[in-house]
Amino acid sequence: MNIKTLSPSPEASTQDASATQRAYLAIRRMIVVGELPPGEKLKIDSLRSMLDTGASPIREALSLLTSDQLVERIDQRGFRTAATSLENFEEILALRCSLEDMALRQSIANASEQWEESLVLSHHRMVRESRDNIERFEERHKAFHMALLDNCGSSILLRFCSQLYDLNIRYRYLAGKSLNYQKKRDVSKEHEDILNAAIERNADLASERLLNHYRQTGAFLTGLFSTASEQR
Amino acid sequence: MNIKTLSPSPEASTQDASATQRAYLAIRRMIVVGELPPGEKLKIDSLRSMLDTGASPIREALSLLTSDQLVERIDQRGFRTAATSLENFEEILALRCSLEDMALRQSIANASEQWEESLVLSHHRMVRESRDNIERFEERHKAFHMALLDNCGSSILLRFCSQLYDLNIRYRYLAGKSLNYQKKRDVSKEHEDILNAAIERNADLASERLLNHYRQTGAFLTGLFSTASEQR
DNA sequence: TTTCAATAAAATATCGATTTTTTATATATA
DNA sequence: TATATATAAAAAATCGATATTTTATTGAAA
Repeated sequence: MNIKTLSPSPEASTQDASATQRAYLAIRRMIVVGELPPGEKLKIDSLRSMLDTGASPIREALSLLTSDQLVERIDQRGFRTAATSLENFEEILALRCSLEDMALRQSIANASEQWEESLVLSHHRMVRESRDNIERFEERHKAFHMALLDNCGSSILLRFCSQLYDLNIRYRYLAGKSLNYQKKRDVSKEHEDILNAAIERNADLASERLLNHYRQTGAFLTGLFSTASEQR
Repeated sequence: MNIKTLSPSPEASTQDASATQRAYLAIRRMIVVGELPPGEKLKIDSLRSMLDTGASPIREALSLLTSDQLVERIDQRGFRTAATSLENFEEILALRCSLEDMALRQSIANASEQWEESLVLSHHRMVRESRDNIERFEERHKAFHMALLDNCGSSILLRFCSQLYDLNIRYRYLAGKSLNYQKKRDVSKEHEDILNAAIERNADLASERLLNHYRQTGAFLTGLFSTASEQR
């Protein structure tokens, strides 16, 4: 089988795409990573000069981000990055668990050899990337998790899951350095276990492992978040 | 209790909103209602003159509609209305059933007197509107269905449900006149039964009735759609 | 004929300037 | 001192023109 057809390489972005597309990806990255903090006013002009482009691409990009729920738009009053809160985080986590459970089970129900192989491949790519470049790793990490769901047969559901993933990962970045904790937990092992359960087509086990994986990180972040809020 | 605080009146739109907002609502309406058929190229210039506004508001509106999945954007190649297909319809229906089931159960779990009252009110408004102006009725119809879910406590889930509702209703409009069938089925009765089960806080019954309500219309539309496709 | 390349037309995407709206500041009034 | 009102500054929203890209057309070569 041709690897190329199995899954497109993660590159191929930002090259000669439209200014709107570039702006979209750049701003999105900045929000997810936390370079643009939650609740921050997004001034067209600042972004315009920052990304060295016109107002139209910026505005279009922000409009797109609005539906990703990473940006809030107030008519006539501009844009700002979405606020964060403990409640919001918990809402995202809970919904994510429900939807990913659903998608994973459907994926496994539709399991095929090709899907299996794409899982192994995306897992491998994630493992190989590890450690040095965190953003790059997160990209592969997402790719692996999405690959688990990719076979569910509903592109809309996938889209929702992808959105929720990004909303969630934003909180991980916000927690930032504290995440050294992650090393105590053996996350790699958890990934392997999920992968194996999926390949064995054991939906209950795979789902259980996946949700535990999320909930553990979730509980930790929740703790962080509430202590952080109390400090103010 | 003050009615005003219970639920905002459905009006208050399109007045002195921004050109973008007006364009968004107008184009969205045209797509949902079918005035802009599925798969149709959306030329900026046509829309510009049609809505008597500049290119920027149009483009922003289309960007927003992209994430509603009512419009597809092909980078550098413009926008078109989302295509329709039997598979797409069934995907929407299935996902809608899953998510609304989830939301309705949570709504009922969180049931409160105020929620109960908002249900009764939105139901009443729908019943009063009936028959003459179809678009107006559909607005109320959506309001009622969303009111059922509104108490679920997750604004993101609500948003997803709302999106799916619009995607679905589009198919109802496409089916068009054939919907006289709806009169044979006693839809009003179905609505009442759902309302009553919700008010009695019987989650299983309410959910069962709600999903049946959707699936019956769904099965009918599926039939229509497949015969229509065969004719080509 | 079919295929290809060059050109012309159309449409998208982008820019820079202008208008409108909001927000901040200063001034007057109760 | 607090409240309201007028003014100035800043920012958002919009427009019209230009640049870029895609799509359609034409004519030549295989």
